[in-house]
Amino acid sequence: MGRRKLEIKRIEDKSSRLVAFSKRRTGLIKKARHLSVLCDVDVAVIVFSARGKLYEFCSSASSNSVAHLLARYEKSCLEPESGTIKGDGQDLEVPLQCTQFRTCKELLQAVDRLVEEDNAEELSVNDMTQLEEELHAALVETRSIKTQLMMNYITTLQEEEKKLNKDKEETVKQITSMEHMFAGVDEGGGHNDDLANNKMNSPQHLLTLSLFNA
Amino acid sequence: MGRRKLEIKRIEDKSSRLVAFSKRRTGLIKKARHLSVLCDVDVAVIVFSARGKLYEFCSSASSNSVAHLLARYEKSCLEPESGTIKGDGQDLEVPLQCTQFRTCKELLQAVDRLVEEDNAEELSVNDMTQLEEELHAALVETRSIKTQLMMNYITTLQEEEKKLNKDKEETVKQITSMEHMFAGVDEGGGHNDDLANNKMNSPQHLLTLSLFNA
DNA sequence: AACTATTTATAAGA
DNA sequence: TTCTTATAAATAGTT
Repeated sequence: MGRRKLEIKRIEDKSSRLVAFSKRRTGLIKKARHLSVLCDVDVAVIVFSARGKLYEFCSSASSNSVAHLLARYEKSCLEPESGTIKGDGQDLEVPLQCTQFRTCKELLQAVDRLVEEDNAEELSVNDMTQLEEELHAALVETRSIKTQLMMNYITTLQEEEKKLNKDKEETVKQITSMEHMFAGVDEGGGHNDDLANNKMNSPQHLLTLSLFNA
Repeated sequence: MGRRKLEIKRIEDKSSRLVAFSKRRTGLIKKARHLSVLCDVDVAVIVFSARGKLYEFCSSASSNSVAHLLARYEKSCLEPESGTIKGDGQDLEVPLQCTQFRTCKELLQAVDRLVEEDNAEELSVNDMTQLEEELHAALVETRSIKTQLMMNYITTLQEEEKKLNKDKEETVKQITSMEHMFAGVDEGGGHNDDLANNKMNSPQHLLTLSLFNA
């Protein structure tokens, strides 16, 4: 919307780029404000200039409002239940896990048969398109499960680490306590039952937990 | 920019408000994309509909890009100084790791432009095939980097766990030894230097290691 | 979901 | 820089 149509790609002339940045940033924030007021919704805009300067807009007026909206954003990301839509509004559907393993296997077998029997002439492009889509869905699900497994494993390891560190702390305390008793042994040793029983609580350690055989 | 001038205040008619929300939200995100492309800057837009549905845009193409920009935003809030970077910040801005991301970003932007400008007639099947291949390559690389990052993190955690378990074993030995000395203390205690010095080798523990900020 | 009359945003020029 | 102006782009109301 200027004297001539502008291709949407990086403006190479530095001066023009800076002018455009100033104008368009202002315009963007103005539009964000209009959207929030007209439609009564919450909007945040964050812009970092090439030099790292921050420009922001947030519809709610409270002091730390962007942070608030961000907290809400993160919450929204953690709850896959809420209808999250990305970009221009294409919904991503997350299928129920594992429901389709059987389907995947059958798909692969179907493909095997097709390839093997060399009867490609009998297949339409539409057939293949559908098969392609199904395979893609299977791939997406497989990838998602893989990621989930890795995340679970990481969580387990983190918990294990926490547990071990706690054990360690406890043990250091015991050693200190023991050294103290050792030093003052002639006072008479009524307390060592406590130490002997408490030696170490040994949970099953999970070094053997296998990421790859599950 | 419609049939009549619109006052900037909440649209009371629900149907009109919803239509305006859809149109203006799309427009806002489009403008955000144009700003980021034309001026080569980072932009994020977050919108929550009245019903709490999330719509987002982020200029960077990486998976958790809004979160990244938010991290940067929070950092920026903590350091009010960071308005200017010495030299031509533009080149300093891009860390080494992001070299591929840049390529991905450009790819995505190219696709956006193609889709947006509705000039599909001018494109050959070969053009689209090539674009498809490039996008696939970008996807494969992204996936590979993601997996690599997760694997690195897992390895770190495993090593950490091994170290902690070793520490623990050592400590159990020490306790046993100490108990032994404690029991037979009248034999004379020439060995406790060794114990005192060896108490625990404390490496930096990595519970704070973050998978997601890298 | 399309259309179109208008308003709004803005690229280039002064 | 800031203002102006011709033109592109967005969109309110309509169909």
